[in-house]
Amino acid sequence: MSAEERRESVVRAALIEFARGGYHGTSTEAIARRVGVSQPYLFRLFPGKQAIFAAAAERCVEETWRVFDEASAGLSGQEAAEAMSGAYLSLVEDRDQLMMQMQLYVSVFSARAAGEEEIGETARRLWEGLFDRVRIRIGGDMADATQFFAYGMLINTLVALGYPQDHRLWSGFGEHEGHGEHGGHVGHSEPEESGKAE
Amino acid sequence: MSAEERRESVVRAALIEFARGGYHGTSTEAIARRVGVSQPYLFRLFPGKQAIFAAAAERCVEETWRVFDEASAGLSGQEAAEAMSGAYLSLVEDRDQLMMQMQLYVSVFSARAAGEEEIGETARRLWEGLFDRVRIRIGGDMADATQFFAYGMLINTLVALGYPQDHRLWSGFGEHEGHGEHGGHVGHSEPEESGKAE
DNA sequence: CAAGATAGTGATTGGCCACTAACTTGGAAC
DNA sequence: GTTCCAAGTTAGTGGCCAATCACTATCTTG
Repeated sequence: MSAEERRESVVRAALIEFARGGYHGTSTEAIARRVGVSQPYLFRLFPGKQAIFAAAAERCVEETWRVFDEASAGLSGQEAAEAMSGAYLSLVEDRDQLMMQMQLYVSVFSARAAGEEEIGETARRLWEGLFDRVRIRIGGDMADATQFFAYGMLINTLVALGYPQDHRLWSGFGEHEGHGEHGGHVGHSEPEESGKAE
Repeated sequence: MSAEERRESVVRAALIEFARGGYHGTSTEAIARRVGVSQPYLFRLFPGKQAIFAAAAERCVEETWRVFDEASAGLSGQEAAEAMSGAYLSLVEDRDQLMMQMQLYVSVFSARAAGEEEIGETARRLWEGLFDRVRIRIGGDMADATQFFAYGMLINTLVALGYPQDHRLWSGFGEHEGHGEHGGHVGHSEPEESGKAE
């Protein structure tokens, strides 16, 4: 297998491992095992662990855009937003994609706290790239795009916390008055009674 | 200083350190240094690192509710939601609070991937407690509470990524048609032109 | 003051981990 | 069939880190 092909398989394996363990919680040994090569060989293909993480992060965001793009091909405005919402919800099944995103965000903060700015610059470039492409696709409005991503981040959180999709916490994603951005009617959305605890 | 007082200061220090480094990226040595005690002494006060993390997580969520509760005392419905939105945005200044939340969420996923369920159960209990208290406060509607938390999670993400509050990405938090939940008009919110890139 | 409890430290250890260096193997070119 | 190179391995190193153990010092109480 050529070095380039190996690098590709390393990125795929790294995405899964980093998604599950986070940067510090993932050993290069674990990545190598998943790829099926020896651990030191990773350092021939990449200059270090950080570079592998950055590559996995970039791949993750690109992949997310690919999913959005395919789902909303030929659509725009409200229709595109709904199509992309549905597509994002289908990613919930494949949690690694979603969790790699979150791992990237917290890693940026940790790296910055430790004095490293590189990964942060990469992450912001990726985030803005995705944000603007989505924004254009759904009509260009800043507030609409912000809402879209807000629900996306909540989805990430619920997945991280391990809530199954039929849990009551997923029931609040229904259409919301005039402009139901997200939703795709997740789980059962029976109306909620309003005073139950506290 | 009594053991109980020490435990309290350990929790405060741990919250800061874990917020910045994540679970695996924070050494007990760093926590002990911040507290001003020797590292082995932490293991007299807590059974292990995990217990310190759990205590910090619990403290973090409780503190968040305290902020919400104070900000919205005596209010309800839309007014309470706006008050709490504003309060949350003030937390952006004190990033450790916000980041400890995210570190908790990703740690739950990582722990679960490693076969540990305990922290996940704790985290879900904390999340649902906060969610429901907020929900009741703003009127009990599930969709409204979901929207509130969705914007909250996006705020966490933007903070993690290191965007200053006057960055254009914060401009989408304005009032959104009929029921402007979140917002508190962050930064400058000039209208956005709609076709600029891609 | 004797005696126990409580707060706290220094030294250590066993294990993991990122990364390096030196070696091996298989195929293509001539 | 030898040379060469790219793919890949085995062995090893220095550093860090959670947790343990044995110990000291300072109160408290009768």
